[in-house]
Amino acid sequence: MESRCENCIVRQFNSLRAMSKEELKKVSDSKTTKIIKKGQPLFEEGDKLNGVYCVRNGVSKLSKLSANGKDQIVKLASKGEVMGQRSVISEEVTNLSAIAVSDMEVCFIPKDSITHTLQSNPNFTLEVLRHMAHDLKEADDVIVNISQKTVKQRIAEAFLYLKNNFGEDEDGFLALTLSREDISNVVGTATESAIRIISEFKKKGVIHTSGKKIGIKDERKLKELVEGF
Amino acid sequence: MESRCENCIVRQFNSLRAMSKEELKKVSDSKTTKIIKKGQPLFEEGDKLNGVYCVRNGVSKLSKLSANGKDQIVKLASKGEVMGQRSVISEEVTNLSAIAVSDMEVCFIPKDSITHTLQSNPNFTLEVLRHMAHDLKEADDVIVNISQKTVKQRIAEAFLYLKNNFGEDEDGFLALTLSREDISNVVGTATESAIRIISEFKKKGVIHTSGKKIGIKDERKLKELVEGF
DNA sequence: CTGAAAACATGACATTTATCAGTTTTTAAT
DNA sequence: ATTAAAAACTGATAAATGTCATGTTTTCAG
Repeated sequence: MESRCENCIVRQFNSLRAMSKEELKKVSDSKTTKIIKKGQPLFEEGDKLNGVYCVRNGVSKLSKLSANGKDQIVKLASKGEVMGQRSVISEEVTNLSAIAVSDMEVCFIPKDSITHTLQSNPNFTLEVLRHMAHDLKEADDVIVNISQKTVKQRIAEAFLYLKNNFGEDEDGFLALTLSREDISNVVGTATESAIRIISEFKKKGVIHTSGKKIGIKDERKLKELVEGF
Repeated sequence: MESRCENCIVRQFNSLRAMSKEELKKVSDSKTTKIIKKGQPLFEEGDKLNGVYCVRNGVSKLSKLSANGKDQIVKLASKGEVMGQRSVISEEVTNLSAIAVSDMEVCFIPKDSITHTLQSNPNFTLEVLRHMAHDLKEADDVIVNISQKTVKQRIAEAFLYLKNNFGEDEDGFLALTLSREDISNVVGTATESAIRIISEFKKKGVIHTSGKKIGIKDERKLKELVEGF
């Protein structure tokens, strides 16, 4: 198993690429690799994080519990993404839970290896800043979508998002399979409503399903649905 | 009129406090002060920003236009807050419009004075990063609120937010007066729905109004309304 | 393989929210 | 002060979404 950050491809995708050789060596020496089974938590809302998690494989949902007991999924993090940075940077407990939605392999990087570099290597800090700026922009988009689009539009959009970001398997199903409940938590609706709309899409022939797997049959139509037709 | 950043109180509240004397001097020499009348834009979605705006006085709404022609207000920026940083950091056009909701006095700081410091002073970069981490956390909260709370709850919450962040005038009205349309764009609902709920609150005696001004009469009740009673 | 639990699905109905079509009030310019 | 335009407001109605109840299918441990 690949075990040095210096050689890890994942690093290409995240802020760690802005670290110097020596800084990276220190990170690599202090990191630990963990296997997380589907359904298991990496951390939970309110936890004090002593480091960040770098995803090597698999996907995690980042969610926040609302007052009425429903989870809202705020982001799906996959290969190359770093989780928990916000908590480490602001030195607060985390406001999100991270739960694996597929089997995962992640590296845990203790916060000391990070904070020192944050204070001394402006390139690294700037790189982290750029990532966070991107996340913030996406969060703004989510706010607009949730408040201005119908559930039907948001579900159609979610399917396109899943295809674009996680691809399809050999049989034409979305490679990342989410439960109906997770789907409803992504778009911010009741599970029954999500199921109903999925059935409707199936009847219309824009998607096909097999168990909980979903495949896109008519992408053009799906795009129209996002626009509200 | 106070015109040196070095002496500007506003700086206390934002990332500029992490700049060195010399860096700040450069910023101060290159900045320009602008007066923006209520209703006027500072910048619009899609603009390429050549700098950031530091708010000395007044309030601006940061909003994004949705496909169906409605604005969604994502944030209200007031004294001490810096607008446009995300666009400057990621070197993209801005995804938000900034329009004054009260008369404003802002300083425009050309991007060159900022980017150099971002690349060389990690304390400054880290400070900006901390602010952005905070904004991102707030954005997550907004997502959860919009998707899980009713319009009534969100409007009650908005009033409490306005009181806590902008205070009240001598007559007990919220110091920041927003139009009904702006209120509806903050909570993400139709203007008529917002008006209806405001009338309902008035009938119940939790608020009182005078023209477009709104005053909180029963804060405890309002807090209950946020919780869904 | 089997049975219990979890997830999925659907119908009936209630509730929330948006939309449309107007009226009244406020604002601001002359 | 007058008046046109903008904003606030209200009612009626339609559409979207949530909730509850219940049946069916899938999953998975033993």
